[in-house]
This record gives sequence, C-alpha cells and structure tokens, in this order.
Amino acid sequence: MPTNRRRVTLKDVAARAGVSPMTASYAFTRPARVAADTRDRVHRAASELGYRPDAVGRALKSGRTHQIGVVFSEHLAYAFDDPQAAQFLAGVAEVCVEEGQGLTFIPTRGDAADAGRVLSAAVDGFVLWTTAQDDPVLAAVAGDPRPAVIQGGPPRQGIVCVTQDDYRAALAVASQGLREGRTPVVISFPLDRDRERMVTIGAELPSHAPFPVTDARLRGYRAAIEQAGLSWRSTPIAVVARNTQRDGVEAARDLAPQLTPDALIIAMSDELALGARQALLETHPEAAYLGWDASPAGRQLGITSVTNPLRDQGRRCARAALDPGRPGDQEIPWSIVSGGGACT
Amino acid sequence: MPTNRRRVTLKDVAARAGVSPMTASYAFTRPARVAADTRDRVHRAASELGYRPDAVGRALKSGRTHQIGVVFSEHLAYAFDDPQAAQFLAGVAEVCVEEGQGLTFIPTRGDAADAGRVLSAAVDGFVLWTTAQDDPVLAAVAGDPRPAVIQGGPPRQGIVCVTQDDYRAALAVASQGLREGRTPVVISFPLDRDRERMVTIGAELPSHAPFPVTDARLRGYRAAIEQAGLSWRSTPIAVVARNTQRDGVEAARDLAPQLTPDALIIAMSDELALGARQALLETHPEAAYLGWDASPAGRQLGITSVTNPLRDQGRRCARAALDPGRPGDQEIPWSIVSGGGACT
DNA sequence: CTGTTAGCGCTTTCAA
DNA sequence: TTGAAAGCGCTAACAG
Repeated sequence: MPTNRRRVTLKDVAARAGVSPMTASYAFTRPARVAADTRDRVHRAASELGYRPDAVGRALKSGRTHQIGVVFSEHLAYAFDDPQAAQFLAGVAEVCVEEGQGLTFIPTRGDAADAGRVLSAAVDGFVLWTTAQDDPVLAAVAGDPRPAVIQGGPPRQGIVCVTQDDYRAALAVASQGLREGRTPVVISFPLDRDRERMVTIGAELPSHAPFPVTDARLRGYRAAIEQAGLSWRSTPIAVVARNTQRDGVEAARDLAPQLTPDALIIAMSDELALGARQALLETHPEAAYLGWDASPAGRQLGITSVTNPLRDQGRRCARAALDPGRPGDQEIPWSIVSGGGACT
Repeated sequence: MPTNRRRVTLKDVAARAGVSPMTASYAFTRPARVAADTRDRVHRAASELGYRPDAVGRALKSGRTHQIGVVFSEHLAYAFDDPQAAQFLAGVAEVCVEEGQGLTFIPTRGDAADAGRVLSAAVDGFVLWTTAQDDPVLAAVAGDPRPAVIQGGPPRQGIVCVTQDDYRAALAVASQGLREGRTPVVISFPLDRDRERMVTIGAELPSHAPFPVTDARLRGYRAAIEQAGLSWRSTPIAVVARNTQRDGVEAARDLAPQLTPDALIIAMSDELALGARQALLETHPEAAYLGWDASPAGRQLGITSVTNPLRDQGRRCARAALDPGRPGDQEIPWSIVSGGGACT
C-alpha cells in the first residue's frame, strides 16, 4: 500500500521544498516570479509527491473555473442524436482545446429546476443551443453576469446571438424549388417544446412558433409558396419530434396520402429530407427534395440545400462566451447548393 | 443599473432572513432539519436576492463536484465526428441527467500535458474512451483515487473495463462472410496514435496494435482468414485515420487496384463499410461487405455486422464511474446481424 | 431546532 | 525574491 490516499496539497509540496505555500503557488502560476533553483525545488517536490493543482480550490479563490458551460434546453442526450448539434459541439470543443478551457454540459430535463441548475454551474460563460422564446433558462442566463451566447436565437438583451437569416434563406431555397411547378409539402421541426409528431396544414399553424429558427423558416417557406401563386393554407405540413433520418421517414409516411407524383418535399434539414427520400423512393420516384445544412450525403443524392456551417458557429459561440467584452451579435452568411453547384 | 453585480452569497441570504448562515445552508440542503417558517423565510430571502448556491464553494467543502469527467485521449473535437462515440456519449449523458450529475469533457490534445489536465479536473470520476496501451493518461488515471471506467480497454489495474470480446466476434463475423468463398480485404481502424492513412498487407502488420479493440479485431479476422485456408500474410489491409464514411471511401479507393470482383470487404465499422460500398458500387457491384455496430443504415444495405450497443455501454460506464465501490469489469454480449436476421 | 467553530485548497494583497 | 495574513462560498461536526 505505497500510495497515501489523502490528497496532496500545495502546503505539502511547500513543506517538502522548504518554502512557504505562496512561493510554491507562484512556482506554478508565475514561474518567472520565483528564483530558478527555488522553482526547481518546488517542482521536484511536487512530482515526488504526485501533486496536482486542485481546480476547485483554484476556482474558489480566483473566481474563474476555466470551463465553458453548454446548455441544450431539453433532455441532454438528444444533443448527441442530432448530427447538426454534434457539428456545433465539435466547433465549441475545438476552441476549448485551443484556449485550454474545459467543456461542461449542463444537464437539463425540461423542468422547473433547469434554470437553477444552469445558474449554479461552475462555469465562466454559457453557450446555448437554439431554444424557445419562453424557455425560462433564457431569462435566467440573461440576468447572469457571466457572458452568454446563443446559436439560432431567440435574440435577447444580455445574450449574444449567432444566427443565419433563416427567413431569407428559406424563401430563397423554396422559391428555387418551386420554379419547376411542383406541388409543395413541408417537413418541419417541432412547433413547441412538447415535440409532438403530427400532420397539419398551413391554415392550422399557429401564427408564431416559439423556436425562432423554425418560425423563420416556416415564414420563408410560406412566402415562397404564396409568391408562387400557391396556397399556403392548404399546404400539408408534417411536424417531426427530432432531427433524425428516422423522423424524416416517419414524416414522409404520414404525408404519403396527400402526395402528388411531382411533389416537392421541403424539409428543414438534409437529415429529414434524406429520410423522406428513402421512404418515398419507390412510391414517388419523381419527387424532388429541399433540405438544409448542405450535408455531403444530401448533396450526393441531389438534395438542394442551404449552407449552415454549424462547426464554425460553434467556434464563434465559444469564442464569444470566453470574451467578457460581450461582442456583438453575428450573422452567418448562407448560400444555396444544389447538385454540386452553389449560387447566391 | 438596478442589479448589483456582486455575487449574492449565502451569508447575504442569512442576514436578510435573520438567521445564521448554517441555518440558511440547511434550508437548502436538508429542508427537513429546519422549521417550516424559518425555511420559508430563507427561501423568500434567497429569491428576493436572486441567490444561487455556488457549485465551487460547495465542492470545495464537500469534496464532491457532482461532475463526471469524460476523456477522449486524443483531440477532443474528434469525439463529435464519430457517430459511435456520439452514441456512447448519449448513454453517458442519460445517466448524468438521471442522477443529477454534470458532464465535463476534459480537453486533451494528445500531448504530454494531458495527464496533468485530466488529474486536475474538477470531477468525481472518469469515463475513458478506448485508448492505446501506452497512453500516459491511462497510467495517470489508474493511480488516482477517483473511480475510473474505460470503454473498450485496455484493461488495467485500477480502471474498470466495459468491453466486448472483439476477438471472438471478429472471428465469427469474418468466418461467416468467408463461407461463400470470396477473397477478403480488410479496412482497419488506426494502428497507432499517429493515425496515418495507409495500405499494407497482413505480413507487414506489427504483431500487436496498441489499441486493444483494433488489435483484437485484427487477430479475429486473421484467424478466420487462415481457418478458411487463405493467406493472411498477403491480405490487403487499408488503415484509416478516423471512423467516418469519408475515410471508408478513401480506403476503398486505396484498395481498388487489388480488388477482385468477388471481394469481401471486411471493415471494422458499418461507417467504413458504407463508405467503401458507396465508392465501389459501380466498379465492383458484386462485392460483399462486413461491418460492425449494426447501424440501421448498414442493415438496410445488406451489410453483415456485429451488434455493439454503445449507448448502453455509455450508460454502464457512467454508472460505474458514479459508484465509489468500484464494480467489476463488464463484458457486453454481441451477436451477428445480416440482412435483417440475427444469429448467435 | 438553531448557532458556533473551523477549514476545504488555493491565491490576492500587502509587507518584509 | 519571499512570506504572512486573509478569505473566496460553503458545510461537517459539534454545541447549545
């Protein structure tokens, strides 16, 4: 039983090196402030003892945890099922590694205690993933002095926003798809936090969806459809629970009874479009598909899509969350890609 | 400027409620220990002041951070590019939510400072993703008193292991694939931590790969090939850098010159097999594919695969990391799935 | 049921 | 260049 189970503390190191705890501390945090031989003695003592600085003690005194807190305002595990969320996280993670910061996921479960959990987290700043207007976590974070950044909105005083102009992009991509005179149907992200799968029509839709991204895209699709002289009110709309191919398959099955052979499937993601395509390949070989995110798989299968560089947005969010200067909102440019070419 | 920027502390709450800090503390942590009206007074004072318990102060005193640390012993951002890793993380996250624990990613970049970063992290236990035998992080974590669990090995004193019997599974799946008399080639995960893409043959392979999963699967494939009366030494082997479809495409292109029309592509994941299939669909329509992980997409395209429930493994790892009792190693059962049916 | 004491591990401030 | 004092926010252990 060689190892001593008690934590090795800075005081132990100082004692062994024959210096005060302060000198030992400086030997690690400000090596230049300490005489070379003293510093070496401290370092030697530390490695002999197996000393590691304790992040908690350090954080308490210094007030900085060197952690970025990431919040997905719904069940945390969903974050890993959505490939777009994964891309976003990869971007956040890249910056964390570059800046020597840790990455803490703040667990949320959609209940009333979420706001408290978020505010109590031992992090220096917050990165939030798109959420609903009325999400209480938003209000909580907005009132916290730590920097906070949100991808996809909603915009809010006290929270920096990194977004695309989803309305214009949706209008543009749908308009392009409708040029061929096809009959549109829409596959939409959830309309509320219940995430209930359903089929409806434009006329039945609430005037505003609480998720700003979903809301803006729906408005864009609507404008495109009406500008094409078609009826939004009677356009079939499938609402999915999550952004997965599986949900795209289900949505397509739900829509199938109302589908014309020349249907234009307007989906809010390539993921959903790919699922729909797979479900309809045999029954509706002439259908066309619009997606979002410009995934390689989507491009390969001829899905027209909107670029949405989420990895880059993850990077921007992380950088902003690290910057106590509260930089301004950022709008990410987009373009439409179809079958290999890009325009606008 | 209404809000006071100074942090609201428990002492402030106590003062306002006219009680001692200890009573205020108990009002939050052990409500039952405090008289109902006192408790209410404290809670009211807290919400009026906007008080939130500080996780750092709490952790320092109690010695528990309520955080699980997840370590991917290479550049952190890679974790989000590998769909299998994402599944694993989803499992870990589920348990964190259930148990009210936080999830901290410990940033690593594959350099010498990783071990220190890991040990200094403010977490109560560690979950590691498969790594190499000689990874210094392993030794560091094994010597730490906090519980540690690793998915995929290597096994090590002081670290709980959650694994499959990759050797037997690889032997079984390759044997089944070789029944039809096809000529095998292998697409392998990296052989070392450099992750260099290359093509080689069995004869050139080092006798042991430092990644235990890769090593066991290669040995299984080899046994199957030799049992089928074929030459392992001359079997072409493509080594990829990462587990993505894209890498599968590249591997297939690298192997193409050596491919017979009846080739059996033995890949270490469905992801790689799907990439290879896509690359070879036109030039080698008769090829057959073996994968791993039993993904829905793989099954749909007729890839024979091994089940590898990583979400479940993530759950098991998280539970074990939370349990200071250091439960024993766990072996996950597997089965082979092909074209929709499952056997053994 | 409530309060006092003490101190977790570290570092800021100031003095030597 | 080094050290002493003080305390970050909280809670275990014990008294009252």
